[in-house]
Amino acid sequence: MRWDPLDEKIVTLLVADSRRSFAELGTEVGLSASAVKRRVDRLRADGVITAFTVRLDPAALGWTVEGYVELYCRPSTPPAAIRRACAGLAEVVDASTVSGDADALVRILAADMRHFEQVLEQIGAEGFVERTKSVLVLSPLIRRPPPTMH
Amino acid sequence: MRWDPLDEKIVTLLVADSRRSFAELGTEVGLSASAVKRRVDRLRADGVITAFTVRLDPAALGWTVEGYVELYCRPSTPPAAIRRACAGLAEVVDASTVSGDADALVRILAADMRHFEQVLEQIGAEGFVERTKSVLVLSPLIRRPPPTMH
DNA sequence: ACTGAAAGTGCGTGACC
DNA sequence: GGTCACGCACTTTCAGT
Repeated sequence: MRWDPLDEKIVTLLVADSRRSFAELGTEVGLSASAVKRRVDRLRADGVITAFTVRLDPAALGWTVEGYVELYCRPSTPPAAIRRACAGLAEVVDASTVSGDADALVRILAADMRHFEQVLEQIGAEGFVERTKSVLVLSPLIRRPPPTMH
Repeated sequence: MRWDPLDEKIVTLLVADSRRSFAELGTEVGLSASAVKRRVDRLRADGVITAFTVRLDPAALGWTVEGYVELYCRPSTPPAAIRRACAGLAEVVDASTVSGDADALVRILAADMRHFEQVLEQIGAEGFVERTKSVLVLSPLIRRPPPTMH
């Protein structure tokens, strides 16, 4: 997979604003519009850029409460079971199996505290969940995409 | 702020692919191209859509190790200090102050385990950090944008 | 192999109904 | 919200280095 400073610049610019025209990107990195398009097509084909999308503001959508839930599961619970359970809850925006005491760490968005509690109860009601431990996000400090430089 | 089922459909479609044309979005939701554009402009002005961007694959960029670090800070450490420290580390992709025993929870991407350890040392070297506790992500199960329905 | 240039199609954009 | 018209962007093809 190729990756040179021009790719890095282009990706950085696209992360900031994916609607800039190829011509505009070209003048910023010193290439023609078609050369930029070819690189973007290659970056998509290589899987570096997985999608063109929009970033949403959870608060503007009414999600005011955010929290992390540690899942302690019954012995030999398969990750697929955890994934299935989380996929069924729209409030789960992030879930991973983790090392350490807990088996999985789940990030949740809820409309309010009562809603958060309800989601917590739904997770706890899953057969494979022995107990949960949750922390609430007080204030988000940083939220950014993966860095592009090595 | 207005929010009807058509807005929800449009936002959902844009999250999946923000390069669909307004005309194409229009045929899917039953509106004309300009009507869709007006709604998208309004959603941006209202702060629901915060940016048009690209989603990157950390693994394709060489970030193979992911982990969470709990920060235990000295008494009365201001959140701004935590933010400044995290902002200086490119490997920090997410940071929030949290309730519970720890003061902050930080998500980190690293090239490999040795790199992860180095980042951990840099965080620990901050004056306000008393100790850290970290967990490694074994396998990501779910990663999705905030839900659009209420 | 990768770049730049040109051409035709389709799209974004704004004014008007 | 729909329709229309203008200008620009995207996309492909072709040729140069």
